[in-house]
Amino acid sequence: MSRTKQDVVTEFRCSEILDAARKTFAAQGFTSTTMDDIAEQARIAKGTLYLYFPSKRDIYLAALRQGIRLLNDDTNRKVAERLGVQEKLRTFVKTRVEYFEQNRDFFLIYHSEIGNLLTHPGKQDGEVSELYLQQAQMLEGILRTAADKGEIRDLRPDATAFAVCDMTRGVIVQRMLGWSKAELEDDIQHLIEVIWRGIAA
Amino acid sequence: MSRTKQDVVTEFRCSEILDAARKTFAAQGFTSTTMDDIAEQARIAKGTLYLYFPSKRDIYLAALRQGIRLLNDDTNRKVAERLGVQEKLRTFVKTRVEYFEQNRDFFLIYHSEIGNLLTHPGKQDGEVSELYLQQAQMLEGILRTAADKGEIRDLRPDATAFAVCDMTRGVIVQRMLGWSKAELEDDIQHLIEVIWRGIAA
DNA sequence: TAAAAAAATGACTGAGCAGTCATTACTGCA
DNA sequence: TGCAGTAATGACTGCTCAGTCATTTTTTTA
Repeated sequence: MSRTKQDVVTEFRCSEILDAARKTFAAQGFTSTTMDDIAEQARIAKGTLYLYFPSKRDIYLAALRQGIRLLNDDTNRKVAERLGVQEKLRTFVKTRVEYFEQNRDFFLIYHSEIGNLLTHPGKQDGEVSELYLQQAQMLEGILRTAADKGEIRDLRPDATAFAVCDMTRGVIVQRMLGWSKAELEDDIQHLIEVIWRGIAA
Repeated sequence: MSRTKQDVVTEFRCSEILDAARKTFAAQGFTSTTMDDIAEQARIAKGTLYLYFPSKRDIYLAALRQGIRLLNDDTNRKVAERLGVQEKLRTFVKTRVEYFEQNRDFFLIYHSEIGNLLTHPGKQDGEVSELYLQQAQMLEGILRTAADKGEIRDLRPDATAFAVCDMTRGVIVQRMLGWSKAELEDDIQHLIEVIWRGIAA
């Protein structure tokens, strides 16, 4: 029983720390963020961080994994609710763009971690690339089913799935940099318009 | 006259330093790269670096700008040689994917700098985002002309240009991470296939 | 060829920071 | 209330590294 309470407290602390970490890493990047910064943001002492996480890098990766998992769950759930392929596609894009607009700070970590994957291929936490691929593969499954049913053309569902993910990420970046002056709905509409005509049977 | 020789030597040294810097930054990232690392790679002493560049960040930005300029010039030249819109598009994508496959190290810097733009909007070197936008705008011009002539549909050339850039970058990332098992030509072909059907009149 | 000027060097310094651990503050139980 | 065990603290340490500058090497000039 006290075991349970213990766990609850620990979980709460961890989650507080990860929230603080995400904000701080996003604002300053991995290296410029100090453990003191995270501690201050979380309103605890630096030493306390080390009671819950063994190192700075571990906090970083934990924050990243948490964010990706939340996003993936959210996406899966919302896409599953839709019926047609096109509607699933639109929901996929919309959910992700909205999630990142709501969690700007998380997107920055997400983006910079791709750079790390590129820089040190193989050397990295495998779970992160795993999570990263999951969504593309989910989309790939949808496209493959649709292609089998003849609803869309049969052209490399894997590559098409990646293309959708890339354009989605592109929309987010353009919006964050203020390069897109259009409404969010218009950006999404344009993306779907292009991709749908591109792949429709 | 000696002024000219002076300049030649200086230019040579700078270029040697930037080459070394690009390799080192790409292999280790901005923060993990030390001035000693760059100096060693360039086979000069650390102090010498400071005779040509005022700071580490300046070396980094100079290396980045140099790389983008080379890429943009290359792209512009090759695209201008082609006639049809579709051929121009294909050449755009191909040139860029090939350039980055040849200059992997540069792509890593390029990618990570986008993260910086996102993290510190406005605070950054304006020339970098300028150069960054230039290519999308070049493409936008091509698309706009084609749309005016009725060769393609008229749907937001700006957004379409970005979409092509994003998919292109996506192809590069997938290939670098080993996620794409296809031949380079097939990846490019698929991209063009989708986008062309997506936008053709 | 020798003196002067310019270029290159690398040991050194001061600041910053990840991670430690002796001390202090809490919590719950008798 | 007092005591034992647990959680939290933050001053401290050892190390890394950007940037400096007195010294050495190379080049130019007379």
